[in-house]
Amino acid sequence: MRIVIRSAQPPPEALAESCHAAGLRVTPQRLAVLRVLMQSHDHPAPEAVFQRVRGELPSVSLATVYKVLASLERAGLASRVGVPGDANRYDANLAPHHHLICTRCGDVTDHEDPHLAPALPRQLGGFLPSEARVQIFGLCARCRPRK
Amino acid sequence: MRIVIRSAQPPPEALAESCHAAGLRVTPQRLAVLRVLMQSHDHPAPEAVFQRVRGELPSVSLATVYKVLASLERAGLASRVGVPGDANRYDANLAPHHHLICTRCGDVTDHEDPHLAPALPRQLGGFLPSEARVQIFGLCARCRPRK
DNA sequence: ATAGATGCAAACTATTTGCATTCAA
DNA sequence: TTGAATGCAAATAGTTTGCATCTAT
Repeated sequence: MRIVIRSAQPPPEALAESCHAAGLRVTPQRLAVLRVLMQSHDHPAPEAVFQRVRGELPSVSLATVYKVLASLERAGLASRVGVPGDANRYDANLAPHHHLICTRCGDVTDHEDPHLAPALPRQLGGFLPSEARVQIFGLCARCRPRK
Repeated sequence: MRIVIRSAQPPPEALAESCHAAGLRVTPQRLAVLRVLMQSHDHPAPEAVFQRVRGELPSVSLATVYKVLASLERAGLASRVGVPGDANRYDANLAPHHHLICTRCGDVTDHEDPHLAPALPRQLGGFLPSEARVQIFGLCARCRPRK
């Protein structure tokens, strides 16, 4: 069992390079959103990303954050987590991983475990699988009954 | 590989019994929503449930559908599927199963495969797991490139 | 009889869109 | 220079809530 650790300070050139390679223009807003996403380990919703980006770029608008998140997702630089009953949350952890979802407080934590990843057949009935993600529901350390 | 087949016409008394056992009052609206859910294999969003229930109970309101869905979920008679970028969808398939999610049309299909279910350890770090669901992303039969 | 359920409208929250302006390439 | 990106405001979806009425128990 391993928890994914993301670098605390991704080098700015690397972020710019990622955008560039994906055919996206390198704008301060895009870089800021990407940086916030990579530094956040809590799968923030668009509103939370907005608040954090605001810290370093006070003029940014919420609409732009939405548009940037969509562009990053399209480019494969971020992914969306569908948490039942919650707003969309974003994730810049591109390594295949799973999610521990606390059913009490809604907290989502990354979890990387090669043994959990199910081996996908080339085809499932008529369905052409490309990726599998496991959602593990339960109680996080803070919410579980104390021993 | 097996696809879950739900009974086409669940006996009305069984539905009433389920509600009763869960401590929920047996109302026409609740029964209708439950019946629609059990007959639907496409994980309908609240709006879609509303449209279908309307067919047999023209006076229902959307708000009631929302409330009924919430009560069924609380009672464990239905579950929510978190599809990234989509509204909440509901599912009355209580057997442990996984979801095939088409990344093109958004279609969600149940998929039951004992081999996919990951064995959960009693504890994952500080996290107390209770259930795992696998989301398999890919292209459904209608959307995949024709051979 | 009475707490829980319903229906309506209004309130909220989340997300998208149109459009004029700005800016990276 | 020019199309992509931004910011604003307005529009649209999705969901929840308050409250009076109704109804299953």
